[in-house]
Amino acid sequence: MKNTIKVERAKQNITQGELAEKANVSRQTINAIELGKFIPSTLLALKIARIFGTTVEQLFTLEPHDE
Amino acid sequence: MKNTIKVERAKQNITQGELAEKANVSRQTINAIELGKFIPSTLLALKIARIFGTTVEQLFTLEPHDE
DNA sequence: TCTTTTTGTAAAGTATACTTTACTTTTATG
DNA sequence: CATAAAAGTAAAGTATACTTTACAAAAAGA
Repeated sequence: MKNTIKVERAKQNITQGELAEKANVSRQTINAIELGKFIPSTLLALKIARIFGTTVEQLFTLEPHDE
Repeated sequence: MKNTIKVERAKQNITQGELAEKANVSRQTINAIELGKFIPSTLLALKIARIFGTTVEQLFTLEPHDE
């Protein structure tokens, strides 16, 4: 699964730290998600999508091997 | 956070077991999510949304206390 | 270049998602 | 009513999301 968090951050010009604060998680959590080190919970995904004014589907996309 | 999985299952007339099979998780996982016992990963939420032909946002909604 | 900000990384700990097995209760169907 | 199917529940174990602290590397700005 891949995501476009980094791109959305660039659009809104906010740092990982700022996004983390808005989503009430640690900066390392945002960093890890952005780098694909782990997949967030649906709760966090919904929050991030809302912060960016987009949808979970636009932010996170299933890849073939996710089947 | 609440979800409408039970309603979507009713629409499509499939059991928890059938949904579990399609999503490649255990039946208990579907049951627990449906009952709000835990929040699924974004991967699983995306899979379930796709199975139902809907979106994560339509299936899972943040509640006030999720802030 | 010097300094600051941002990002990446790592390790140890905690919380929670998810599995498996198994049993009970409810709902559907003959 | 009897039987079967579906749903609910529970406990023990595993996997992984997330936190905290801390430091290094990279990027940005003066």
